[in-house]
Amino acid sequence: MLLEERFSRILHLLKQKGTVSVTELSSLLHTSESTIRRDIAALSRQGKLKKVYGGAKAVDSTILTSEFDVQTKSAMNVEEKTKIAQYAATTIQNDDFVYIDAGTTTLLMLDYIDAPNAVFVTNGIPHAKKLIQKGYQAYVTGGQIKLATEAIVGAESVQSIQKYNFTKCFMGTNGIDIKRGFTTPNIDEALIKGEAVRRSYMAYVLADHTKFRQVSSVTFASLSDACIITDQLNFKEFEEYTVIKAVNTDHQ
Amino acid sequence: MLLEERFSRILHLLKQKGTVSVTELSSLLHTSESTIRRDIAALSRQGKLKKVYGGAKAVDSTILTSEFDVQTKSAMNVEEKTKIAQYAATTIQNDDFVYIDAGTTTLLMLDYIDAPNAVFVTNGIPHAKKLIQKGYQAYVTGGQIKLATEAIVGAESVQSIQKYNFTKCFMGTNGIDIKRGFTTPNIDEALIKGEAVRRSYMAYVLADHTKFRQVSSVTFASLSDACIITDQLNFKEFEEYTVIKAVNTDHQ
DNA sequence: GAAAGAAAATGATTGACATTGATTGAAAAT
DNA sequence: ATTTTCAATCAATGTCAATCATTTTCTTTC
Repeated sequence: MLLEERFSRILHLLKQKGTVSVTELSSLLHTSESTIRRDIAALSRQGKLKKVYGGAKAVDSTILTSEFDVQTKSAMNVEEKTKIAQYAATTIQNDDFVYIDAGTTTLLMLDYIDAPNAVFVTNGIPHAKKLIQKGYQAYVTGGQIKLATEAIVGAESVQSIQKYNFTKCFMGTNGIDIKRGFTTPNIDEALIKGEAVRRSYMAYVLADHTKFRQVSSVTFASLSDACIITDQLNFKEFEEYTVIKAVNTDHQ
Repeated sequence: MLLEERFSRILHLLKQKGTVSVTELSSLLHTSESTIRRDIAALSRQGKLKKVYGGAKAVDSTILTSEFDVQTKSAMNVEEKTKIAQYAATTIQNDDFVYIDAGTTTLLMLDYIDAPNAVFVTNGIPHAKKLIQKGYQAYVTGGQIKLATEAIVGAESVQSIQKYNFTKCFMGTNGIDIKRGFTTPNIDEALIKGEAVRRSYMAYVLADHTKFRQVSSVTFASLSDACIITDQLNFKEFEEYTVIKAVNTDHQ
């Protein structure tokens, strides 16, 4: 059997079962354990699988599905998110210089933007692609790519937006809490989110109603730093601290 | 049997089985192994299949198309490009700080890099993703995304690498000419390529033999600025101007 | 149209190189 | 402490590109 054929069969088996042992592969592919070990080592070097004691483990490959692999997560509350995104998009005007945060909610709003001369900066790869595709002038920040979300984060990216002064920025968040403000689970993401908010004349946070009274690990801005665009506001106490636009209830 | 008939039967078999060995083809098509080898070599040069040890593998067109639109262009000279990429990868050592230019040739070389502690900066989105996935520390430059190639270009990107001092950089090129140096069709690409070469202690240009004596619109470096890694050197006069490594001919 | 010559394709051979499976002592898991 | 797994090594086998002689195909010339 050809080396390449073994490779693809090993990878195929991994995709099915998640993990597979050297012994198993050896008998399944009718070849010696030595060879299987060598194959696993080679595939591991190529990053196609993860070598573990006794066999191999599948590596979650996000290479191919470059644009929409976050769909599963974003499938929830589609309607609400869409309404939020639509409203947020209308706030962008022709002379705006806008920062768009990475994430699924902000990705949605790009479809509804109509401001041909607006200029965009974003740390989301899919966001930049989409904007360019729609004919907008769009820039990505420099820095490290986070594979799962295709966001660019880290000190490098923070630095790369420090020369800008945005008229508006649109951020996602994982939690909104009166005392802890806007929070996100990752410290690198928090850093760039925070910097973007500080460098914007107006900051908008897009969040569906499930995000209220939630706290995640790292705060990137306090409530008073940004307006919130949400679908419905169940907790009136938040209104004391910042401007909140609830797209489902107000006017229409 | 006609040459063209063998070609199509080989490709047909590949489509069915994914991989096929020289021995198998030899008995199936009633012809010598020598001929089969020659056929496979020819088809591989055309990019219709991938040559592997012991036989041939079908080209996985789905992977290529999703990763870059330049399929047609990149399909040619696959073998040569791979050899160039392989050699280039071996020059990267563990303590290197490397700039990787966007483009298909440089994307190829990432598969063969083995230097766990090397750090990478690139203006190619697929490049950054691949490097991260392989566990390397990798950064993307900031700036404007070019949709077709998923490269980041423009003044912004030039500025974002100006703080770095690379030990090595690996560049693609569209033309190599003694008087005009290394050239590329796009001025934005030329700007960042040029800056990367200037900021590197060693610069390597990866180019198959078809690039020699070609001139494109914008020069990004002169011949003496970079070593050339190529498959075969047909024009000896270039050797007067820079160091050239031809991976096919030299002491194999 | 036939003969002669040139060019291309083929098959066999060869030494160099790559892959394989078995073996071994070291390392890791239990 | 025992068993399993591992990487390194080695001999045997399989595969490779290069070369050459032979055959086939295409041109040229008469």
